Amino acid sequence: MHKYQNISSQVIKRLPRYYRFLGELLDRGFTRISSRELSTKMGLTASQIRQDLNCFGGFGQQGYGYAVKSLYNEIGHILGLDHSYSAILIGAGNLGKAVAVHMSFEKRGFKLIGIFDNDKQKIGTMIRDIPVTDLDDLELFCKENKADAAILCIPKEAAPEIVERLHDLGVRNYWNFSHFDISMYYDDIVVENVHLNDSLMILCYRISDTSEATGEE
Amino acid sequence: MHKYQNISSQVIKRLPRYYRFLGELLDRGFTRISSRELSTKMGLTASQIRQDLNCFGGFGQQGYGYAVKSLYNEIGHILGLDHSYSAILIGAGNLGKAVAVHMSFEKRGFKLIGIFDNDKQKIGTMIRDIPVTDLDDLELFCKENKADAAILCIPKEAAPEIVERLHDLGVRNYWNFSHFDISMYYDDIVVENVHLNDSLMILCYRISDTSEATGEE
DNA sequence: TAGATTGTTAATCGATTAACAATC
DNA sequence: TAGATTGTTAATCGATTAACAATC
Repeated sequence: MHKYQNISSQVIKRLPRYYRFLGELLDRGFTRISSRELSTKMGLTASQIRQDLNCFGGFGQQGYGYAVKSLYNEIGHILGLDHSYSAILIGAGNLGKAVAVHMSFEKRGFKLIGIFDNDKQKIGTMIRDIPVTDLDDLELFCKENKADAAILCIPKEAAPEIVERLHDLGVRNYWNFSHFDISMYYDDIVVENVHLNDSLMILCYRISDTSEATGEE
Repeated sequence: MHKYQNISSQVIKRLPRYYRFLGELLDRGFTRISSRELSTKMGLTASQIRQDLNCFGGFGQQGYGYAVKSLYNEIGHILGLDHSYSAILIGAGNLGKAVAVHMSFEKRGFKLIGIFDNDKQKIGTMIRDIPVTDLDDLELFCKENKADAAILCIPKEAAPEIVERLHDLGVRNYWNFSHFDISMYYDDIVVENVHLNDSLMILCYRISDTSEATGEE
């Protein structure tokens, strides 16, 4: 649908946050907002907001600012949330289950169509309204149902083999919760990583770094 | 303990990944590695690796490279993983439970000491070896047990009040899975966000952006 | 010693901020 | 029209890359 050229990944990472803030403004009944007001609410510069938005088009109006509702919709459209990419979840452990139950896939451009695990005990149980299927039947399933994306909630050790199978099946987009560095092995894929361990370690660093100020040297 | 000045957040974000790769090399029996070799393995430039490490000290040796084990330990130390910060989890829903069960807190500088929820059904149940406690008893608990950090797995709407209570109790460090922007309201705290919705939307953008190449304009 | 590779300074590149003319 | 605020160009700032002298 769209196709914006050379948008830096820093801009892209800010888009969901704009979307979130605008959604909140919308809920609170705002109809217009200037880049200046938004910048103070979000802790950014007005300049950055205008630069960011102008990567995708001129959504504002001089002397007025931005119409909250239409800007919200525009950003949703830029993000591609009006898609309905089919996604399969691999790994129905604690994390996989939480992701399946917790996320509103439909609001984010996805539809969860299958859940796989190799634990015989789990196979056949339901998560939301989706049965957990034997991982052995992955190929079978993917021949009947095209999977646009795979969500990987699997241990690092299991990842290489599973990703190879998925790649062979034509899956090119991954939401990766495992600590396997997929993108190092394939160059024709899109990967968005969620590295919880990394995130926790960064918190640890920041705590260690600030607690000094208040004490022991 | 440490206290490195003016380390850019981009460098900090790369540290856990260095740590991960070095750990893997260690497992595979490597004893030394040059910035050059590491750079090809990680998809970075050798220059960047050397620059990054030299923010914290000179861990290498000219003509030799880096000793894998000692560099691994150094980075662990820089990250502060040898700490044992006490953490409490707020919210024992799907996500909170998964985080509690899934993470190896001890390896990341933390120790989970309490889990709280306001759902009467959950109170008293055990997650790992920790009982779910009534959120009403948060103040009581925190007076007897110092909480260095809080993990927020709560709905956005519940967040403002809970964070206020935590802040009153002296909790200054947050691992935030909620979509409430804590850092906008307090300036004496450390927040590490995990925004799963944002991450999923970024994946959606990237898919939308690449799938054009292969089709519909 | 010769070869390799670091630590570090200098050059380049990209992203953020500032400024202002265009225009609603 | 006057005031406000955008879109966009120019200036600044910071991060990455290149280069090379120091040194193991």
